[in-house]
Amino acid sequence: MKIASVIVDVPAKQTDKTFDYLIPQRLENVVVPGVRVNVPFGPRNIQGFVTGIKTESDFKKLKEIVEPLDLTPVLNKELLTLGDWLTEHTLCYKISAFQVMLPAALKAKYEKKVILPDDRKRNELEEEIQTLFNGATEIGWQEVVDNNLVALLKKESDRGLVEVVYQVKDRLRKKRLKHIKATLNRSELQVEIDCLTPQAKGQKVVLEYFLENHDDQVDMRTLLSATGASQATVKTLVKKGLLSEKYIEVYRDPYGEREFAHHEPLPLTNAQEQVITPILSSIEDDRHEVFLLYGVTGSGKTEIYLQSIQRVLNKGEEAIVLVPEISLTPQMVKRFKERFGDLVAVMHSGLSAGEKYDEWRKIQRREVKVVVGARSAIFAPFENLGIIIIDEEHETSYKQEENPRYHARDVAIQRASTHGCPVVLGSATPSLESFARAQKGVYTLLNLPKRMNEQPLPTVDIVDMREELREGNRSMFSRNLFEKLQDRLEKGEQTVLFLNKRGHSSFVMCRDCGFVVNCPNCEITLTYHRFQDLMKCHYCGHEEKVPTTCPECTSEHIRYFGTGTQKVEEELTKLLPEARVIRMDVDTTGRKGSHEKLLNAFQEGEADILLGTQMIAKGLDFPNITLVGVLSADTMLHLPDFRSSEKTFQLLTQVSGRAGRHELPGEVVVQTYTPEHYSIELAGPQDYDRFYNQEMMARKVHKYPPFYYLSLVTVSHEELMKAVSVTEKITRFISSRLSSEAVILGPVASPIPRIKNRYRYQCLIKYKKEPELRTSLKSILDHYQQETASGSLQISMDLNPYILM
DNA sequence: AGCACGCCGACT
DNA sequence: GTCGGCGTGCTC
Repeated sequence: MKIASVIVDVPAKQTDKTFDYLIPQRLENVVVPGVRVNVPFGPRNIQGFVTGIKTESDFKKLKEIVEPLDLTPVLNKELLTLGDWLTEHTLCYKISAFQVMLPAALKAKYEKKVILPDDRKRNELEEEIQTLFNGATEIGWQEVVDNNLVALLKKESDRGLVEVVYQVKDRLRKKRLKHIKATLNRSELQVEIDCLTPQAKGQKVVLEYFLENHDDQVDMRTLLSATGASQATVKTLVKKGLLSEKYIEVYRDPYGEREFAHHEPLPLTNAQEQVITPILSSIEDDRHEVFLLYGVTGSGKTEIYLQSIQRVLNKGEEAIVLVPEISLTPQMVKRFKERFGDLVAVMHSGLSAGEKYDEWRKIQRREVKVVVGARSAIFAPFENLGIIIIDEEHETSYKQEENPRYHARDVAIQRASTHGCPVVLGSATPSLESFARAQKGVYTLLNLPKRMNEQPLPTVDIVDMREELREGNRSMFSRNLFEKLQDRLEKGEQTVLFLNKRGHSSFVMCRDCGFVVNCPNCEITLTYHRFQDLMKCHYCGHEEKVPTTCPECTSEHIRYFGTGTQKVEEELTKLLPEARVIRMDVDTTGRKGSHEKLLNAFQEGEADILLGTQMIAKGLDFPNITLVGVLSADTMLHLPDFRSSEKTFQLLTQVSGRAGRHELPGEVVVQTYTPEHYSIELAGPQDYDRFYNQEMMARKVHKYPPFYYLSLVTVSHEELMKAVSVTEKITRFISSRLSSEAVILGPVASPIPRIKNRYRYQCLIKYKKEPELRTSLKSILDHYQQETASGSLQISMDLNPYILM
């Protein structure tokens, strides 16, 4: 008797263990570790993952597996083990770990229905229930609830007239296209064509098409567009038996309509040769090693990636390339597709659930060898990984900010060590953590200090905006920047203007008393949206109208303030009416593909100025950009986050890298109210080493990473007192279990003290070595299990948090 | 997470 | 005496 151990789809403490099920004889060869199954669980049926097969169980009354949901496992052995690792390292449930490794399309959808097991007994039903069914044999459970008939239905169910059933469904199906084929041979076809009545023109064209392309089967869409016939015409021919139709599984290919010219490897420079040699030897020896590829923008890191991957492919192995979501641009994808063609799968959030699922299936079916994708691509189900590359290693988007709170870099290193293959972390501004590890020799440091074309770095002017104000310039453009803007316009060169992300940009303030409108639920400043003339909360979506008078002092001088991209755009058109501006922010790039369209337009020279947020800081590589302006470098610097200096430095460096990448020299203007800050000062000459030393000193003094590890516990509750008292208890408990070396900060209100009407308190633990910490944190979760399950209390734990707000 | 079971207050 | 409130505990 075969028994399956199953992790069921119930994310809760009590169910975070395997449940045993009998495997029916007929399913013995299908139900293997890694397949999803439909199992009875209590009164309902739910999805589960088979994690192991055994022959005995401690449990007496085992139920049988209802049906498998896969014919081949969706998780291989390595990923099953990786799931355990994830659970352990992020304190998440097993089921969440498995689900995060798979495309969302594979997540189960549950349907609760009521059916009539015996249609003939329909008349015996109570009148109201009969009306509800209204002739149908099944109805959704929700309808019963909506009509307040649950109690009545229960009676009918006890009488055996109706039955409540639970269905487990995949969220999505494979896409299938109708394909048409001729059933007759050529001469027979010809006969049929001749027999057609003269008015059957459409049929004639279709048949002639098959006469020409006889052996092919063709999908409906192509056939219709090739012949100009209608669907009805084809259907008639199928009915006549002259054609046959069948469904063939196809991939939704987001890049399917594009042609990619093949590109050969480029010759490497000496510097590149030196850097790639140790990577290649690690590949050859199947040796796990982590490389930190530290190379300035434009130093040719991508070519290193491409040629390393080529070596991996030559060995018959596979590669994962992680790229931050925002730089996963078509340009980036193109470089990989041009080199490796159809062997590349692309995964990013712009794809629909179906497209993601299809890309994933290409990997699962061994049809591709390289995956280029954002964070979650790290779980690509390859079996012979030969290399993992993480580009822009310092990017915070590699950290998932919801459960399971994993960092793709950690997962990469974990996977690479089981596969015995190298990890390459690439960046022009490495995270302090990684650079420190390289300094210590944990990672191997590879250096590409020069730009490929020996282009000098752009000159950077740092403009003190306080000075501008003192001189009477109240505009958002300094005189320096404005002059340069005009100059570029005259020369027909392009400018990129960079503004920090929205939310910090535009808010409503009373000019008389300084009152700022906050969200009633979240206590953060409401963002003003000019387009709808509304104020919105960034966190909970709360909206309200702009007050006409100040609620504090009744002054009428209350209006929006600060600089959003829209406002900059307005001022630009006022000051430089002849300038053509493209604005890129969340509002203008919301729709799929609009991001690309705007960039293309800019590349084609359809605009002089590209104005945008974060998203334009990366990957832009257009020859005609000779000026980059950063409108306010401070916004990021003053965020309540110990990494804000690092982020500011990285951002400024990154943005400066956009200028003058080709023949024309570049200039950068950075506007700031704190020009003396080292992260701004050193970003100008792109002096990473000095920045690193300065910032390391600060981190050491304040006991932050990389000198200390962090863990963050956040408690939220609708009642302030409850949130505080629980956080206090937790803090006391943790400190009793820590060594004297550790530091615990808190309880304090979270930087955002209230979200969606819940008060948030937190404590932050700084430590060097606390082997017992994870166990302690787990026991806290256990202790509050009941209260968290009911939803009144929320406790989130982040081992190694990236956002401390 | 659901869902059943079970033990206390306000109704026919 | 019963309906129904939601606290408690189980699901292979």
